[in-house]
Amino acid sequence: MLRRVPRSLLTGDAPDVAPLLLNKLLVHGDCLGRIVEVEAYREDDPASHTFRGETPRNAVMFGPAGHLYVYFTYGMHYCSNVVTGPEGRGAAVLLRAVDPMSGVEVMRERRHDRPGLADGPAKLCQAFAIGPEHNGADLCRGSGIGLFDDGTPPPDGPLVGPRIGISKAVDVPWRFRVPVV
DNA sequence: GGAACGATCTGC
DNA sequence: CAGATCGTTCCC
Repeated sequence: MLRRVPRSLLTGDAPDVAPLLLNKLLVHGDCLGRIVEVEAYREDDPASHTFRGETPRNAVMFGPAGHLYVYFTYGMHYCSNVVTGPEGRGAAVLLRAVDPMSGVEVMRERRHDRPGLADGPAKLCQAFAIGPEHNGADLCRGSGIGLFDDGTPPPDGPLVGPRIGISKAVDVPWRFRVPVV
């Protein structure tokens, strides 16, 4: 039984919301997977795209919670975030890794049989076919991309550590991961 | 107008 | 461990 993740779960502070997204399900078409690693980014956070204020690129992060913020980086990759917090705040949770559950065959094709289907922020976008056309998509409503709950609670003791691939606020421990069983 | 720099991934 | 590759942002 799948229930949609309610927007109310996402309106809190990004570092608080991030661990709650662990074990939730990301669904796009026939592709479904469990979120196992995330990172929180906040407006007052030097590592966040919103640190220097609102721009056309990061506008979605300042919008209402529960929408998808998709950005392009390194000239070739897309990464996706769940917008959190009250409207106007500029915060989000980066989806870093997903455990594929359905649609594995399509994901393999989209990944061109390379190792690691969705164990990286850009890899999961490729596997789930998430692109710029999904920037701003509502994850709590509609028939496109969505966040769902299958009753599996977030882990009691998530792994917590510093975020990866950033050059500012390197020591802030806002990366959360589902412990390996 | 120009330059620097990525919330990454891959292949060597 | 360095290269790929280009949009965004910032500085002159």
